[in-house]
Amino acid sequence: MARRTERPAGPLDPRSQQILRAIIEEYVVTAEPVGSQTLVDRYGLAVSSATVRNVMSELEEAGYLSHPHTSAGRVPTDAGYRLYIESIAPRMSLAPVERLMIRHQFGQVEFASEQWFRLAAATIAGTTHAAGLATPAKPRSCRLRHIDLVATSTHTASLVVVLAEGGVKQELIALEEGYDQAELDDVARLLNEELADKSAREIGNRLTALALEPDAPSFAVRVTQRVEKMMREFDAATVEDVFSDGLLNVMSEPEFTQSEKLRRVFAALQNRDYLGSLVARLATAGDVQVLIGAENESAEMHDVSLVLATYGQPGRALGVVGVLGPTRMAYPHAIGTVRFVSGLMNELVEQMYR
Amino acid sequence: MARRTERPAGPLDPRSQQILRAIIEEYVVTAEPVGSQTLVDRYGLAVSSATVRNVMSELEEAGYLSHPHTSAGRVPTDAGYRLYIESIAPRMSLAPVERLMIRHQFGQVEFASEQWFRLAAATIAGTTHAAGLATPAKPRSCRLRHIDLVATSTHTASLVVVLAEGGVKQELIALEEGYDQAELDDVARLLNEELADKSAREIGNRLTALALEPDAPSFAVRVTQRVEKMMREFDAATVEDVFSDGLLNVMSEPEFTQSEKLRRVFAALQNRDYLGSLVARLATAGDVQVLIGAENESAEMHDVSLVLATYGQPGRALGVVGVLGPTRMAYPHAIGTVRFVSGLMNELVEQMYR
DNA sequence: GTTAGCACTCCGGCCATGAGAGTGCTAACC
DNA sequence: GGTTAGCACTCTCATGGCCGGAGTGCTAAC
Repeated sequence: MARRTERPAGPLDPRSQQILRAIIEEYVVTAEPVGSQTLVDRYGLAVSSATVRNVMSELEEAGYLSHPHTSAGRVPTDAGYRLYIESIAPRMSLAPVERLMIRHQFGQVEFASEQWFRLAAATIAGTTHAAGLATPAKPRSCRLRHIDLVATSTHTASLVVVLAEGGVKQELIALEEGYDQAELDDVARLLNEELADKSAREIGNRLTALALEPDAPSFAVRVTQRVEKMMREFDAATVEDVFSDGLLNVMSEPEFTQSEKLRRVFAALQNRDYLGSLVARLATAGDVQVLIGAENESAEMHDVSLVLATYGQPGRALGVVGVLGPTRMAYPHAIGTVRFVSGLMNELVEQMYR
Repeated sequence: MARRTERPAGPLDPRSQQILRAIIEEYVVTAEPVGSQTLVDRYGLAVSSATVRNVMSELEEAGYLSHPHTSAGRVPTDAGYRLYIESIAPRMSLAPVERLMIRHQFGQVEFASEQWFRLAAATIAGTTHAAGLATPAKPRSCRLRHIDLVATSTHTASLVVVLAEGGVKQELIALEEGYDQAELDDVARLLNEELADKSAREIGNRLTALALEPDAPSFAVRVTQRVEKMMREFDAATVEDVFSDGLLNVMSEPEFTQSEKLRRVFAALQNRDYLGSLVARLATAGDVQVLIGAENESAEMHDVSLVLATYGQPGRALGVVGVLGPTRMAYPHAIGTVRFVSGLMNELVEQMYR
């Protein structure tokens, strides 16, 4: 994804790259503007601080660095991070110890789908010290396998919808006429025969057909409507649920210790549609995607970065795992982690849908 | 629940009560220590500031107020809030407008159980400007209604467990020997005949019996084990899930703008056991319960207060709704809100289980 | 018992100060 | 021409003194 940088700016010479890299890596650790002297001292550069200063001011000119104020050190811009990730950063794969630890954690957990996503989010949060995100792999469209109606009182029943893809949904439904469980069973049996293995659209068609038969039993029609609605909504959502962990890690980063900004970020995350639209965009991209600060479309996200990857197969079921952190983030490590975890999730999904 | 205050301290004379009340109500609004002059000015006391000072120092002596430093105003202690709630505060019932608004919101939402709890938490958060909590009403024990096995790949199936109480659980289960869907249907049918309407304990008994029959089909046994485990865990938990909303409201209170304390509070809330143990204790109490600061047993909660109420019937299904906020909280309003919402939830549960 | 008066205390804002960090420029150097 | 030493300049941040204000606690008078 070719992002626009401040200016076209031809490729950087190796020394400038080295310095930019050093600045970013220093800044990621200290969260303080980086000065020329520090750089020379700690990164074994073969030039003097004065030269570094010259290079820095070129880099600033080119839009990769900025200056909180005169006589402060340099800070990377979004464009600086972008360049770093794209052509300077070491291509990091996760350290074997970390791989092992993560695999181990995944081995511990029950073979139960929801837990995976909680775990994925928690693992990512733990290894990156930022927030971890994970969404379940959602099949692109669903078919009905089976419904069940369970009376919970004289006036309500629980409507359970089991999908052929293995998912399950539950809602309550009102009973006007005091159906008893036996009658509910009859209705369920009838509908299961009619609707099994049908898609939301097919059930919708059936409903329009039914509308022409005025003497169809009204309760069965109502149940069918509800089922159709539940399935339609399931199909429409690109993201079924968002698990997140370690939002507090981000909260305690120095740039966020007391800011309203983060509130908005949290609020945006609650909204499934936001991640949903991202998933849609990511679906086509192959590898890990990084969205830095203002590269994010929604304004709430301008102060944070996202490192995301999808897992699953585009045609079938698709989910996302990722990291949310300050723009000042250890990108190589985050990218390595996300790549590894998404690979792991891929394996799991493959097992599940093969 | 008779909480211990700093000292036995006989009942306060009306004037002292009036002053304590004024201090608390002023402090709740301003979050600043309250001085004697302010009190006289704003609360129309018929005495001079000097007299107020005398009373204040008595109240401090009695443990109801404290002093950040000499020459600062007074701040209520936990004991002060406790006394206020117990015998001074106006018995607040929610304003009709607010009742209406809340009822309206509940009217909007689909007849779907999970949404209720999200809504309850959100509503409480919205009206109190603190964090809202809600847990689903969990039946004390469950019986199996029905299981369903859906193949999702050649090696995995989704095991769906529908409970007679209307709930539903889903997990994945591994298939070693390449069962196909027809075979899964057979297993499900068999088990449904055997296990329908049984409790976790009864299924457990059946399992120990099965252990003596070495030639029972192993997959069916494995499914039974999983079902038993799922049901047992369901029974063991007092709280199934915790919905919370508006934690960020609390975060932006002046006493928490940048504190580690809140992180710990959040972490404690994630832990279902914590609220679970509270529910168990609350189950016996009738009305709204208030836990102020250090009255909370766990140390993380020493800086916040909880206003909680259960809903549902102790014998059947029980849930909690509540407010979490700073100890400096508008208790009467919070109590009114929680009382009203828990009443509302009671109605809903009654509809559901009558 | 209440109140006016007053000394005292402590906080918080304000300002000046100085150290420190870091830049940007210039002139010398290789 | 690129690199470097040197130096003036700028800006931040921590420090300390100062002062005003808020509020108390005490005493003496009402």
